[in-house]
Amino acid sequence: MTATARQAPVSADRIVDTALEIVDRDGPDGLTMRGLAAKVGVAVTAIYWHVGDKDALLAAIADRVATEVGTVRVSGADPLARIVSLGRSLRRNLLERAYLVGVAHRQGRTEAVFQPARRVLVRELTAAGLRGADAAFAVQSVLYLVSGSVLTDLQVERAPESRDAPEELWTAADVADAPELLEFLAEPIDTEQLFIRTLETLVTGFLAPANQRTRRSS
Amino acid sequence: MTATARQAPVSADRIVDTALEIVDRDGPDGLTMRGLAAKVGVAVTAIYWHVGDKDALLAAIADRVATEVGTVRVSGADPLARIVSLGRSLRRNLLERAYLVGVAHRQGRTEAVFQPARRVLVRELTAAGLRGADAAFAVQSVLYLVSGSVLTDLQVERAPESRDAPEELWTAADVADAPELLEFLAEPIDTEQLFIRTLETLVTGFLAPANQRTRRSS
DNA sequence: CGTGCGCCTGTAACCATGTTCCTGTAACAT
DNA sequence: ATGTTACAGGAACATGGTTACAGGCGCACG
Repeated sequence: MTATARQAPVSADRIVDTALEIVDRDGPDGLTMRGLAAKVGVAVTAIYWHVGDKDALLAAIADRVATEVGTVRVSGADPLARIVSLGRSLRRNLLERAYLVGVAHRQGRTEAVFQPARRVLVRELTAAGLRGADAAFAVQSVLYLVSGSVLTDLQVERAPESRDAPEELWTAADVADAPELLEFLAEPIDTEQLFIRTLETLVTGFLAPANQRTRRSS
Repeated sequence: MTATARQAPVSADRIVDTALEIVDRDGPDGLTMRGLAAKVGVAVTAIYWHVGDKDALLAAIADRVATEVGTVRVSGADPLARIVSLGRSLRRNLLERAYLVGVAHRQGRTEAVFQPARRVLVRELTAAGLRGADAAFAVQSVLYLVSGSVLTDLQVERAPESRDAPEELWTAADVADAPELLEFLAEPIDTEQLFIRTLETLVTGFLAPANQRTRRSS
């Protein structure tokens, strides 16, 4: 109950704060116990005392990330616009804190990161009229899309000059039926636009009455 | 030009083969230079001589993965069925070799892994009548979905008992408008079915004439 | 036949990093 | 004073990537 106010001994919070900073800036590999201790200004053992081993530290980071990154903003009038804005918001959050999200993922806390957005998404979808299994499916589908786009775009972003030159990826034989496609495939894509359009298509499909209560098996 | 046939000195291929095995079974963290050397039956330095440092080893693994995992099978009569079967095939490949795909991803070779499937996908989409930017968008959208579903499902699979019990994830307040949703959200989802349905919805949307040549900006 | 060279392997080390053992210290209760 | 608790630090250990160095083995060349 007594606040640790003796002579400003490190707190677990301050350690995790600093760890957050390091990971956010230098990536997960930049986080070492010694480096962290040095930056906090204490001995390595202090970290073990306050937080625990590295796994506990990463778990603490994941907890923070889950609560901070998951919150989304929603705007717009019609259901489609609202859901798209939700997706964009979540996507932006994830992209901005990519390193930290990666840590949370490796800690098996991806669910927790997505949960706040999932809550909001459920509300929006039910407000749009979806019910039961349809709604449950739609929720997960949208999150599939968000995580997939984040994953893919980060990859592209981190490998600025992809080891494989785009010109060599596609040959005329690949687009025999539609030669003009070559130009579209070769040029870099506006990933934000691509994400929005995909999400619109998907949500439109889920909101269409024809698609509700329909299940096809392949 | 002389084949290294002296007394079966290790070959780079055999080293990479063994590394593949280890990663596939024990995950990336299970792959240590010493452990690999021991399993091959050779000194650590032989690996450095034949393959290079660990990064080169991982790159070699990524190369293998790209050519082995990317190949997909397509079946079905109508375009929708064919594209869905393509997606399922790719998804299954990725899920089966999850560790290795993860390595390829960290090596920045995700593009290469997806490229073979992307080729096939382009052909299917053009055969279905999509052209130009529409086709380029659709290709990437489908791959978004595949990677997102793989990523999410692996997470669920590896954390059998999610740290957060599903009962506590959802409360009645979350589904005020549709109480019966609680049951659907709480129970585990058939991810394969979910993936198929999402893909069907998405592709149907892209193939619908109304959606072609239309771009909305939010 | 010997000898040197190029290809390949092994031993032993170096270094960074996670982790722990043990000791020290200061406040506080008794 | 004494013991207890809450911390902090130094030194060490284990593991894993990496390399310097010392060869061995086959073969061309003398």
